[in-house]
Amino acid sequence: MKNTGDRRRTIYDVAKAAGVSISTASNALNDTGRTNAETRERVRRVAEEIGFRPNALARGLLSKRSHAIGMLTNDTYGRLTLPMAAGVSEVLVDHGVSVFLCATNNDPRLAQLHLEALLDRQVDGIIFTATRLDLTPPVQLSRLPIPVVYVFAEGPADSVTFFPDDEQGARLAVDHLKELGRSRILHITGPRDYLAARIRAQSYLDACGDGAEAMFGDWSEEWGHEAVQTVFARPGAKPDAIFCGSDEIARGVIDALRDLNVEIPTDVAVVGFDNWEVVARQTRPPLTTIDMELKELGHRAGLAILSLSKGEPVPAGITRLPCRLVVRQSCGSPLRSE
Amino acid sequence: MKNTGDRRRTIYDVAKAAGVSISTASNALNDTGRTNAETRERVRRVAEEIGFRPNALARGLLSKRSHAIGMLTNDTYGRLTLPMAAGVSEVLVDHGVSVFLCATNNDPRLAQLHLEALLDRQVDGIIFTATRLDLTPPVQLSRLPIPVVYVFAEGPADSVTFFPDDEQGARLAVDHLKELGRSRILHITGPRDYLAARIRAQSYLDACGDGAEAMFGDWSEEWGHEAVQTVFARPGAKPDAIFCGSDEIARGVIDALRDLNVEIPTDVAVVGFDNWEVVARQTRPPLTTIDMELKELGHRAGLAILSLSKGEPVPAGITRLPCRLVVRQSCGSPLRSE
DNA sequence: TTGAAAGCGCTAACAC
DNA sequence: GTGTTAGCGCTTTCAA
Repeated sequence: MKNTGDRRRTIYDVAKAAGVSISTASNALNDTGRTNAETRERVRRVAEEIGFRPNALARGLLSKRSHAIGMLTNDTYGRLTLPMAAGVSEVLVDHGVSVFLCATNNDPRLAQLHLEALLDRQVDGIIFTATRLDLTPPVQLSRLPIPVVYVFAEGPADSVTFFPDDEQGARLAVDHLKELGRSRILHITGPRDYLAARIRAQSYLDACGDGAEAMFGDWSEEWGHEAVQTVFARPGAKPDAIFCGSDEIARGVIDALRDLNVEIPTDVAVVGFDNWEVVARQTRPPLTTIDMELKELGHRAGLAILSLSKGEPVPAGITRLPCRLVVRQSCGSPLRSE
Repeated sequence: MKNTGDRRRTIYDVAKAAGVSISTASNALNDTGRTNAETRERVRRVAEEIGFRPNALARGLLSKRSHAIGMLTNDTYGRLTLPMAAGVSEVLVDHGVSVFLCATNNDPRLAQLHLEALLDRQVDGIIFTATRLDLTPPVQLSRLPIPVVYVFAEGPADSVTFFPDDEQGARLAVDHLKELGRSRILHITGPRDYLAARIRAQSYLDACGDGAEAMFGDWSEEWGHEAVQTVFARPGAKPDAIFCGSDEIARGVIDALRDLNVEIPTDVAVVGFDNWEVVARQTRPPLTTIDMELKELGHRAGLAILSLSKGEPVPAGITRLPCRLVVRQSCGSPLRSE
């Protein structure tokens, strides 16, 4: 007879139905202590039959581990945080860990509220995510009784932090363009006060050397458009490739180039950054770009917080996960003559 | 002396420090029972001082209410679910309710896993969200011991369900175009097997009557582009307005019109659907479109699940929340002569 | 191998 | 008004 819905089954029900004590039932279900194989089977079968599910609250109260973690995010649900959150959740669900999602909207009061709620719920750890480096963290995370993992955000010096490897990602883009025979590569990117923008730009400058130029602006299509107009209006040699700091910028760049009757990729090759499919697949031609492997980032962060919460050691410091080049048609084929 | 980090403070610590019993402490902190105003103040001050925070697990175990809910989503973290989730979280955090985010990736095994985890955690309710009507629900949600609210998804007949009012939204778009003097309005939208697409199309057909034409395709920019090419290549009268089923489609439409040297909005006015800012603000001209008020949808769903979990009645059935017209420049001004 | 009993941190009767 | 006590559902000594 299944649970008829009147009340949740407890371990007491299991014990009674199996004709054992509750401690035996507990041992049988959890493979703890010494239990006769036969009784164990019987208890388990009964538990299954009556639809017993252990109460996670009671368990957590006793074990002081809730098997839940919190994700505190700054981001107004952008495309960065959420593929990542999916990665976190995906890797943790198989370990019986659930994820509280807390959007702070960059509001310190909200952040504090969420943080307290998480602590009250005895979460085993917190993953903090931001889209940009905020000079004043929204909330004091450093002296918490539980581990914290940072993603896309800088924690204290000795904390566990994950970032995409912006430097390697930018190099991937530049190298790809060079292999295709491009030599006058321009970089159009986002605001200078974004760490990611600065790192990518520096990597680009290091790779391209003399004559390289990085133009900082917004993370917008409009800025990409505007930058191209500026560059093509002024005298001097024109670039034969443009490496963009985001796919949105790349989209603006591509549109502006078309307006100028510059052919892509024949005259100018374009590379983006993000692999935001809804943009990158829809440009004409489709955009070659850099994927930050957000899901993998989420996996790693999830595993890290899991280990930390078990007291296992995790290497501190910033781990930068490699980006991946996604080749579409905006750079032309490596086999072209020029 | 603050909590020195060795151990979490319990109500027992508070009681001892305040020189009262734990029940008095509990009463003082929760404003239950009769408590002398002076003792109450003292207890509270002490609690504050030693950094006491009640253990939500213990509370939940006793009260059988965890003050947590689960959000089960089908969506691979699209732009629909997440602004909504932000709305849910935003409205619930002030009521002390936290949100578990569970992405099922449309995988029944994952959905089942998440559902069981939520039940084990004694969540007070579940919000189920999907981006499209799946004929076979990923998991049996109907006979749960806790309330379920559906958003963007159809539950059983008597369930509490929220949708944006697609019919009204479409009418808003068409009416706006008509007021601007447009008479040959075309509709380009997504796949016919999306309920939302069908409803919007029907609303459009009802409003436009004879000669109205709804073209079904994908939710993609490409389809918008292609549809426009088809329409402008064939003989007969051309539309003077296009109402698109999504902003992405609208973007493709706008690009195709520009390729054809059709002026927007002078020759053809364009309206989108979604108000997905990253698209709608970046089209040239910026897109007039329909906002589904996703955050408000989240608020309402959050409040509904809150009421239900308290046993308060909530009107069953489908509630459709009004959409909002967002006017940008793709339709021209109402004051134009023609 | 199994069971009785204590207790995780808290709230709610019910005495006092 | 305040304290004592039982108990939420579970795990875990420790005796039997």
